Amino acid sequence: MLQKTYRLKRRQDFRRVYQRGKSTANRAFVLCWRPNRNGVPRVGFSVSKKIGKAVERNRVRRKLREACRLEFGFFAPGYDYVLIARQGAREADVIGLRKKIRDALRQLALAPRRPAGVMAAQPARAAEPAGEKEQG
RNA sequence: UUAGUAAGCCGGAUGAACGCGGAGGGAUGUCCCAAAAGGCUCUCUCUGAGGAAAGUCCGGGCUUCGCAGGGCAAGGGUGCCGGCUAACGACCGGUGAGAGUGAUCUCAAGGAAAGUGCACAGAAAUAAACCGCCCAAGUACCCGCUGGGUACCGGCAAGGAUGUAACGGUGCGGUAAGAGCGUACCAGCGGCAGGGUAACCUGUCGGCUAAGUAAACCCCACCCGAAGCAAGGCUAAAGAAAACGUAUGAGGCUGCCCGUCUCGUUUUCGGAAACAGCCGCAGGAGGCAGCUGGCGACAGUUGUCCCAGAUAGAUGUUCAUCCAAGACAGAACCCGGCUUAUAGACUUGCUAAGCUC
RNA sequence: GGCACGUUGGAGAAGGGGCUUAACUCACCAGCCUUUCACGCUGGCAUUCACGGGUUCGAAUCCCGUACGUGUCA
Repeated sequence: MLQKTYRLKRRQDFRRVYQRGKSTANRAFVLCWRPNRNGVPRVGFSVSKKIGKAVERNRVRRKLREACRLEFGFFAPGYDYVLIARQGAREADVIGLRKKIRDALRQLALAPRRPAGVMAAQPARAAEPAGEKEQG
């Protein structure tokens, strides 16, 4: 379900997330996040030339996107996310990436400085059908 | 059979589920006051990376520089001959040189008698005497006087030493000593004859000589305007004031001359903007198959096919089966080459050695 | 995606066929000087010029290829 509506595209949007957003990191990627005004989650991917040549970068980006597609129910609406790939993403498989994305999103949800309005959005997302599929 | 060599060809396969880009169609869906168009959503069908898509090393199409002009100069490139091609530095066929037993492979392979440069060493680097060899001829002197010796004037370029390179090499003759001085072979140069479109090859005669380096400058022949799809075009938008210069001026066309075109430059204020959409953009020097011509590169012709077109940039995930267990690697305007990376699989021709008939 | 350029001790750099044993500055190390530190002086820094071929008598330098890096263009 990762259609163009839910993708982050403009350079300006990326910069806003980098400069004013919060972040968490693991071996495979850095996840940045910041509220937006659209009311839907949007995700962008950044895979630099440090990761490898064109074929390797494409593979990493596809794995990240596939993992996000399958875990899309965990992304809070009204937020922009940027996933920056790191060296560890080359060896990671999609199952591992899904787990890491879930962990990272959970960590962001428990961040102490989160505004109260976003806490309210969290249970509403759990009712989404995609989220239930993950339970099974 | 083993080893090798050359050319060509393939680059995991099949099925299922969930997803993504593009094209076309559909919907009683939705955005909009309504309709159309368009967007979004759902759905159906078709389709979706490479032999190198890579490096950007050459060539061309295309676009802009107003049109794309002339001469001279500079700069860059190519360099045996003949073809092929839209073009090329690619490719094909030959010549020469080199490597290999051979099939075969490699070569930027024009000109060094147009001129310049070439460290160190060495006597000397288009130039001749340092060491050395010789006293046959000439002059003078001496002696034991048909002769011998010494000196001078000379002769020589064989040997030594240096060097990448020393004025053809080796053998024999010849000579006072020597020398292409003569001769045999080899190498080089020139003439003539024959063959070949040509590079060149073969034969013969001649006199006997002329280092190497041009991926050093250079000379000769031929070629080249520059930039690049982030080219460029369209859609929307706003200019105003002041100062300077006013045609013997400024700017554009790489330099100069001719030719030709345009009218400017700076500052301040303000607007717009660093954000968009569409076209360019995929039917092409196209692919495949057959036939004809050619040794071949290739050309002609007939039939047939339409085969990615994104713009934060589409091929992934899960499962099953098979085998040799999957290498290098991802289109971004498009073609022709070259170069580099590459697990392996297959086909055909040829060569060498061994064995069998 | 295109275009232009670079690579020389630890760092910055000169040298563009032979005179170079590859200059110079800084850093670092050792010694001298000083009661000590700094300054100064002397010597060193195990490199062969990113890598692989070629041209040449001779290559860091010229030519070809490869690798890595930098700048720039809407």
